[in-house]
Amino acid sequence: MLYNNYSLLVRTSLFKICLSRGFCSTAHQVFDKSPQRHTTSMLDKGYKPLASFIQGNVLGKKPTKYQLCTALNCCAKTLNSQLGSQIHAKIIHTGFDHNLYINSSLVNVYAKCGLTSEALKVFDEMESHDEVSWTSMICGLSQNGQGKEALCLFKEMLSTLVRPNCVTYVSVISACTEQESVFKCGELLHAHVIILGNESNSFVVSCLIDYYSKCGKMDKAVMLFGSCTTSDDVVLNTMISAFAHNQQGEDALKLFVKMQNGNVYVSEHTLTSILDACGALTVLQQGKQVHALVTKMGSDQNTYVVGALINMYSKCGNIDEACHVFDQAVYKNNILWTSLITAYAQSGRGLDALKIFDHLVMEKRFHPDHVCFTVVLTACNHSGLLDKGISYFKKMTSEYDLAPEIDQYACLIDLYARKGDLKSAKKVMEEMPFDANAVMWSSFLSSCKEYGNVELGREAAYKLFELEPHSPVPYLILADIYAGAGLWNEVQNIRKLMNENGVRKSLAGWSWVEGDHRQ
DNA sequence: ATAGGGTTAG
Repeated sequence: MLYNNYSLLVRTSLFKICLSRGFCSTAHQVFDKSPQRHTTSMLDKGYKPLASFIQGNVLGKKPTKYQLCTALNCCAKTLNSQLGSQIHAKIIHTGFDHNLYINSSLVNVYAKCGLTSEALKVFDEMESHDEVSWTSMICGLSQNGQGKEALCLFKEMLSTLVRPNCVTYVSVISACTEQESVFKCGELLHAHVIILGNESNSFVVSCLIDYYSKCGKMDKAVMLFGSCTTSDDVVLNTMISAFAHNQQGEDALKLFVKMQNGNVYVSEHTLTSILDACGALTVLQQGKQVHALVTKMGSDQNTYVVGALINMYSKCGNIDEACHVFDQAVYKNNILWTSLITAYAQSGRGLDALKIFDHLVMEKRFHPDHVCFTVVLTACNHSGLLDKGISYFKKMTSEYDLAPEIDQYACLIDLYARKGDLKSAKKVMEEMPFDANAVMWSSFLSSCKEYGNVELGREAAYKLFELEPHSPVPYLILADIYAGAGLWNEVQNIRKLMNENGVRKSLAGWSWVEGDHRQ
């Protein structure tokens, strides 16, 4: 551990010296080759002076194209879009705006800062594209939640003479991972990757494992992991995280032990995922051991790790220890406050969770974000505070200027439906800017059954017949609803309809479960 | 002499 501290010190000093002497590019290399937990510290210490260095030396004088490129790269890393556009102006002024390297970097800066329309403007105005500039743009769209657009651009790229490479595939597969509407494209891309012989690239492997695990195809994720021989730490972390999030906590722990014995670098990503697994399994003893490792590695101020610790303790029923970990954290940001609120909500103390939220908001100590609202709305739902939940949802737009995302809409639909206001629930599903998915319709259908609403129940069931053609569940629930209303003829019809559509009533094998597409 | 894109964590 001493070595790590020493190394951090050396790296940071080297980094600072490079900056103060103006060796921008060398500083950059030191930064790039350091482990991530070191770079956080470097960013604090080094990149602020770097911004002024750029302002003084790149913007003021006549910079070379290499300097401009490095400077842009720094802007991308520090998410400094303001400096980025100043450099952009300088690029036009110095006539370097036809340079392929510089334009790719510029696309990257805007995309990293979330300004995809600016990035697209630069991209469209370029005279020619190579695989790097295509990939920068595709990746930018993917990282800004525009998976569909990323896929479209990828298709456009395929129609040119420029061929995608590993990096392109990593970007476009990531795009499929985060948007339900393009889930199905992932497997096709996997086939492309195999044909091109890129299946052993560790970046490609980790993002494919991530993809399969997130769309519910764990068997494929495990198969892919089994067939690769690498001991790359990111690949292992991805697999551990996949196990932890798919009710296979034991497999996650086993892999973690193997990882330690195999001398693979244990990072803060590893700690976070393994703590998730401990929480899911409610194994407090193992969780405490990992906590000891966190302390030993000096990771007890990493936001993600601290959040995972709070989560682990609260899932293991130890809310006091969860609070203690929270109190020990020096920087209390959104993620940590959200973790604490989740901890209370998970421990069946929904009202306390809301109290913390209200208190924080009143003191203006934090600005709640989307994830936080999901937690608050879920807490309301679980504690039966349905009206309160609805009012929190409305506050999202009226007081915090946050446009609700699909997760928060799902909560709102649930709140209305569980209250028995089925009409409002349906109205939200129709009017929200997302397509209602099978999970939403299923929970709506359950509420229809609970409140004996034949008409809306029928509508929801027929929607689900389309969305999940192999599942018998909506048929059975609709039959229940009809039976409850004494409509015995309709119950008979459902039986016929199931036969006609080839849906089997047997639940054996659970082959209809969403995400598992064995037929 | 010097430049550009990628994976895992709430």
